[in-house]
Amino acid sequence: MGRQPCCDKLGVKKGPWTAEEDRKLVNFILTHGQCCWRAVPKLAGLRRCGKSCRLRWTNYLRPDLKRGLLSEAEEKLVIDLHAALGNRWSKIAARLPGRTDNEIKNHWNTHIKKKLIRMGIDPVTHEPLYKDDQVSPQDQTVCRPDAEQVKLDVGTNGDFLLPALSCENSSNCSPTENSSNDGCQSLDQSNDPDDPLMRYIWSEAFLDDSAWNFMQGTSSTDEFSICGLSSSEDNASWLLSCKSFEEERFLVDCFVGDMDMNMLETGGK
DNA sequence: AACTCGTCCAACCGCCTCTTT
DNA sequence: GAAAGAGGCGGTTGGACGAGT
Repeated sequence: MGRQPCCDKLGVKKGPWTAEEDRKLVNFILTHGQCCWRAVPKLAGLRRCGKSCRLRWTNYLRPDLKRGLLSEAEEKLVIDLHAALGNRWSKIAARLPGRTDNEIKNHWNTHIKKKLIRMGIDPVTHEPLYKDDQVSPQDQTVCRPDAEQVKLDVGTNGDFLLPALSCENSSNCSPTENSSNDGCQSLDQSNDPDDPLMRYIWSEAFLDDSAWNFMQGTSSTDEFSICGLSSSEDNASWLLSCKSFEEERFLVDCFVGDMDMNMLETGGK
């Protein structure tokens, strides 16, 4: 059975995105905000499916994304959250600022899963694989997933409310401390300046004037367009106007910096 | 140098959920 | 309440790349 395709498949381009396509998408979203994804390809002049545009933006082009491997603190949080939530990657990603569900899912499948198996832990149930549970002391220091470690509160919308990963927590992870693991890089990896594509995409030459004004914070009208807000709204109201935790996190990352996300949960709504 | 194999991750597919009419 | 459509989600794939032989 299945649903109708989200777009006309005829003439729709697939495969890797080019720098030119990225430029069009970034310019469009920064100047018009995230509106109807179905309409984005047409309005932005892209021969792509709307879903493809959304995926490209959320997983790669968003300005608040971190790059590189997950830190040990992030990895531990992913394991704890997975023990509590299972394969609900978007819920897990919502608790890791700058990380996408796709990225976490990939990291789980390529790194964490194997690490847990090496530790003698079933990555699905988070129970010991073997009754004897022979785990080396070295491995035990990494993380012992335990669903009871994570206290769950249920929000008004039925979602779990879990503690957000704080910056201080993450900064405890130094390269030397993690030399025995799969690698732990500096946390401050947003839009890695060494990535030629990202450098190009976010360069002044790449973005058109209005988009660049947005990034420079000099535009009085465009700053809040990503959430469809007017610039006259004060900080409190634009936070409250956000439709989702994702939007809140995005705005905070962009404009506020290290604001404690827990405040948003307890006081924002 | 050439080939094979394994790993990584961006992107796609199809189903689910939510919203609108 | 039902139907339709759009966005969101999780599973999977396939190409790029590096390591090993």
